Order: sequence, then C-alpha cells, then structure tokens
Amino acid sequence: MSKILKIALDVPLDRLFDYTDNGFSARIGNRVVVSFAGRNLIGVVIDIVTQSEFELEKLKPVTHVFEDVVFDNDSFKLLKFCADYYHAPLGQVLLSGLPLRLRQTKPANARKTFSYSLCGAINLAEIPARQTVLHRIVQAFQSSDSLTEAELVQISGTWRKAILQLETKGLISKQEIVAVKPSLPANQAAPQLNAEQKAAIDAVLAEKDKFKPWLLYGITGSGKTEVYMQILAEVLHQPNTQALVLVPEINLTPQLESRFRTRLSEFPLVTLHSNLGESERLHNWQAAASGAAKIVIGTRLSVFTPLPHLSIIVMDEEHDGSYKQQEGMRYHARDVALMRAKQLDVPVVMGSATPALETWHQAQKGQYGLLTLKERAVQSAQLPQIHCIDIAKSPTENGFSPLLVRAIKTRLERGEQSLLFLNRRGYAPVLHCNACQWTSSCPRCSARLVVHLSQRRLKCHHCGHEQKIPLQCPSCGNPDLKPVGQATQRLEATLQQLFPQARIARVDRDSMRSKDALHDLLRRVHAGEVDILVGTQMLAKGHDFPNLTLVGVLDTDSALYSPDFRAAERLFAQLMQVAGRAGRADKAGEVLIQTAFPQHPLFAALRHQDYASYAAELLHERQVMQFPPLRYFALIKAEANDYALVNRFLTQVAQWARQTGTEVMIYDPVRPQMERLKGMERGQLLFQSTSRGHLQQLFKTLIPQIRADKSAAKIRWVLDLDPIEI
DNA sequence: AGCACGCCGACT
DNA sequence: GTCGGCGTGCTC
Repeated sequence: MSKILKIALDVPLDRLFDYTDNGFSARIGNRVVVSFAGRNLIGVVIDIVTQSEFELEKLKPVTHVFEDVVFDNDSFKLLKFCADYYHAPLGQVLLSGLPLRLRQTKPANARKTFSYSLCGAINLAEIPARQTVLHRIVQAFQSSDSLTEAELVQISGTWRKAILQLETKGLISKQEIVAVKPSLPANQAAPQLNAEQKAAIDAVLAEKDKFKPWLLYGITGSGKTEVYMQILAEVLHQPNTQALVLVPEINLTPQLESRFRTRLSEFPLVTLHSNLGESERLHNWQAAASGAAKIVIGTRLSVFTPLPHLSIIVMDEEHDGSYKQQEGMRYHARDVALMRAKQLDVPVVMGSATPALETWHQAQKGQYGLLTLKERAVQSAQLPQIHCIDIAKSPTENGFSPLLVRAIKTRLERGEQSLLFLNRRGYAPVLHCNACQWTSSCPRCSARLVVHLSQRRLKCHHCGHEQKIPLQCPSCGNPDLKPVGQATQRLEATLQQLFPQARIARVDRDSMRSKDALHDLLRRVHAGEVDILVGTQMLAKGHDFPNLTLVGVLDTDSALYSPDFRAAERLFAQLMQVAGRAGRADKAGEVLIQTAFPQHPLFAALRHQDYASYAAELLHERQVMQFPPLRYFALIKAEANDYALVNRFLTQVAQWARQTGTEVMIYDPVRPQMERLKGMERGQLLFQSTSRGHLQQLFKTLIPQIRADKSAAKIRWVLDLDPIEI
C-alpha cells in the first residue's frame, strides 16, 4: 500500500504538505522533488504516515526521492526548536541550512577528490627528460607516500595527464579523500602554558562530558587559541567525537585555521564559510555530516551543520556582531550553540576579551563557568599605554591633533609603524554648499551621500546609489561645493602631505576589493614596507604587527551619544581590539584617542584596560533602563512605500498584542534611526519582557494572526527576537 | 515566495 | 479583436 509522505518545503507557509510515495522507498530525512503550485521544488521528508487529512485523489505523487539523509534526529530537533523559537516556517529553516547543491532539484554530486600513491617500482631515469611534469611528480613520490590533488597542483597545473599515464600502466592507486587532512607540516610543539591557561584547560576537561557553558575571558594575546586547541586535542582523542569551532568572519579564519591544522594535524578538519565554492561547501558539509571530519571550523550558519559525534563547541570572539543573522530567520549563533550543547549535554567554550554583556552577566551570576586569562602569554609583551587627547585643548586640523601628528613623527624617526583608525570609508562623509546649506543626500535612504574623490562620485553606503559629483550646487547653482569631514581616503591624503617620505597604506572595503589585496598588504606590513596604516575596523581584527607601536583613534565620539543602547558596549570592544594591535612584540605600544569627552567613563575603563568595571557600570545602566540582558526585547519591523500604511499595520499589531492580555510591555510604533532605506519607509514596534517565555507565548498567537491577515500582505515585515540594535 | 487566474487599457 | 498590466488567492 502506498504511504503518505509529510514534506517540508522552502516556502513561507508554516505547515507540511502531503504527497504519495509513488513507489519510492523513502526514509525520514530524505530529500524529495515534488511538483508544488506549478513548479518543481526540493523538499525534505519529515514523517511517513498512512493517513492524510486530504482526500487521497488530491495528493500528488513525489517526482523523485534522493537516497541521502540530510539531517539526523539531533540536528532535526535543533532546527525544529529554532523554527519554533524564532517563529519561522519549519521548511525554510530546514532547507536554508543545506548547501545550495542539496537545495536544487538535480542530483548533487560533490566533486570527489583523490589522493594518489605509487604502488609499483619506477625508475626515474627511464622517464624521458622532456616529460618534465611526470618527472617532477615521480620525484615528489620519492619523498611522500601519497599526494593529494592540491599538492599535485603545486607541482604542475597539468598533473592530470601525467597521473593518467601512470594510472594506465597500473603504477598508481588512488583513494578518495573524505575529509581533508592537513597538508601543512605536522605537529608544531605546544608552547609552555602559564598557570592560568593550565587552570582553564583543566577546568573544562574536568567537566567535558556534560552541558556547561564556559566564558574564557582573556585579553588579546593571552593565548585563548592555545587553550581551545589543547582542550580539543584531549576531547578528540576519544573515538566518536567531533568539535565545532565557530568564528565570526572569514577574515579571521585563515590564521585560526592554519594554527589548528598544524597543531591538531592528526584530526581531519574542514571549514564552512561564505568564501567556499559550492562544490567545496558540499564536500565539507558531507564530511561533517558523515562524521569523517573531526573538527569543523565555521561561521554562524555552520552552527546548524549535522555532526553525529559532536562533543564540544568552541565559539571564538563570542561578542562579535556577525554571529547574529540579520535576515530571514534572525537567529543568534551564540544562543543556538548554547541550545545545541544543552540538547547534546556537551560543553561550550566562549572566548572573548570583551564579552557580550549577556554572557558576562551569566558568568557573574555563576550560570556560566568563568575562566580568566590576565597575563599575556608572551611574557615579554607589554600592555599598551592608552591616553586620550582632549581635542578642546589640542584642536584637530584636517582630522589630526598636533599631539597625534608629533607621535606619528616620532615613530617615523624610530622606524616604527603607526596605525590610524577611523571607522568611515570614502573621502568625506558629505558634500556641502556654503551658500545655501545644501548637503548631498541619498534619494532612496535617509542618509548622506559620501564623497569618493578618486572616482569623482557620491555614494550611498546603505543602498549602493551612486552619482557623479555635481559641478555646482543642485539647489542654488553655487559652483563652490566643499567636502566636509574626514574619512579614510582624506586622512591618507593629509598624511601624505604631512609626511611626504612616509609609505602609507589604506585598508578599507574600497582599497581591499580584490581577493588577495588584504593578504598582500599584511605581507608588506610585516616586511616593513609600510610606515603608516590608515583604515577602518577591517584593521582591528586579529592581525599581529610586531613593529607597530602607535595606534591613533581619530573620531569615535558619535558612538558616545548614539541612541542605540548597545553603542557604548560595541565601541569599548572595538577600541580594546584596536588597542591590542599596539605593542604586541617586546616593544611598548601607545594608544592615543582623540575625543571631546576625555572624562567619559568609557575612556577611564579603557585606560586601565578594565573591562570588568565598565561592564558592571553598563549592567547597572541596563538595569535602570530595563534593557537587555536584564530584560528581553523583540521587534517587529515593517516597511512599505508609504509610512501611513506601516503605521496603520504596526498599530493594528500592537492592538492585537494588547488584546491577548499579555504581561509583555508593548510600546507604540516608532521610526528607526534610518527612517527610509532603499526607497522604503520603515517603522518598528518594540516588545519588552522579564521573561523569554512570555514573549514566546505572545508570538505563538500573534505571528499566525499577522500571517493570516490580508492587509499584512502589502507590508514587508519581520520579527527580530533578541535584536542587537533597536 | 511564486505562479496561475482574472478582469480592464492601448496596440498589430 | 488580443497582448499584457499587476491585484488576489492558493499551493498537498
């Protein structure tokens, strides 16, 4: 008798669809191809039953069933939990975690990769000298039992022809590589650990077989990566184990990855991040899902990867904003990781020098284990001296106060490097008319158009709108338009004028467009070919510059009076990170911050590198204001061509919400910071509660009610639970 | 979401 | 006469 398959599909409808099995023998977790509303879609079998609420004649048969099973019981439970918690349609949640190749209706084949080994005797002298490629390959086999395709490519791009020759003679055997083994020289010796590092490792290992969140709190250079690696080495030594290592973004991954590959070379490792090609992504995902990869290093989406033997989760730089997904299902990878670890009863180690207040608060309450690394792992390294430059007393000229200019000059004279940090790319943030006060603004967003002088264009950094720099004021015809304010390109130009001999490099999204540009620049900095670096936060992350002894922070004051309640927390983390760039080797570093508010408590805490006391102060503020982490927030964001529609919609939603009699505090609709974006008028509704449970209860009825309402169809809206900005 | 079905304007 | 505009409604 034919069975009925309950199928999840990637459509914004929060229900499953019944199909007959069409004679295929399907299993739960199989991918299927079905015809749905006139198109062919990929779906996943969620259940196999004999009854349907639909009339059997109305059910369509599945077109095809693929044999692979794309999630196990545990990963399904996790995805189901997230769909419920974030009120997202299950099908979309299940499917969006899969590699693209598995979401297409045609069969997905990962390009198999092989390693080759020589199995017969071959005399190097017998090979004709003109077959240079073959010659070199055979030579390589003398020093290595087997060669991977990656290694063969290194020898020659045309290796395939030569290998084929050997293969037809039966001189070579090939093995499929399931998980990529390291190709780097193995087993760098472990460095001597300090007492704090040892204590941290012992603490985690003592409770490695149960759910426990740990905060590894340690300043830059305190050796957090070493702690992760030694914990993993111990855990992974047992059979049937896997580790998931979450990292913020691809920028950081290459260094972490190569350290893991060299030190933990006995464990197959794969990465999962947005820079992978689809073929490689599929291959790596399958290596993870089959259990063949013991270590998976990945960005936020990889928190959902099926891992049959997952035994520990590590989350590096846990405070980083890129762990929050900002479209579709707006999950936070930290929260998902915690939930996953709890379900599997395994530990989570979260590392940061400036933990998210959420995490710090839990650690202070004793809910998370707190592991502190106060010393720098390299004993000789000294903490940088941090000072504020009061720009009221030492006013800036073209962005630079005389004190900062003098400090740069000193470094140039000593042959040391300086880094200047300004989180604003372009030449100047706005073009201004002195005659009529006109300023360049985006036609589609409530934002200013940034002057990009090198391309003679004005650009909106929010929607991508571009136009030529006008020759005269569009409003009054005045031909004398002035770029106002500072951005990285202008700083670069100013520095070149101040120090004509200096070798200056700029690092921002504009100058680092090509793939290898950043890598190439880092090489130049290390080789001492650069004197001054100017750049945005791209510079702040995890690069060590041994000869860098000065960090100048140009203008961060706007963050001090930002209406976003998390602005100060983010600024502190960012400045700590930039400050960490100075004085990494045995040279003392100096950090100079230009500000109009040198007395601000943020700078006081920064000067003493005292995250803990500043966190306590921020937590007190959040308590008074009833903000997270002491309260829970949710936002419903809406946008349409016309704000009146948005307002009417949000007012309606607020009214529905109040009618439920919920304890959740419901605010009135307001306009966000960016009122208009890409031509859409925006609004949002804030919910606040003492408990996540109350929010869950409310949205359980409210979200379906909104989805069912026809007037909501004209509006684009999303639910953002635990938003990171409001 | 995306695709059909449907009911009104300017075109070979 | 019809080609096509995008409003409404449904998808096992």
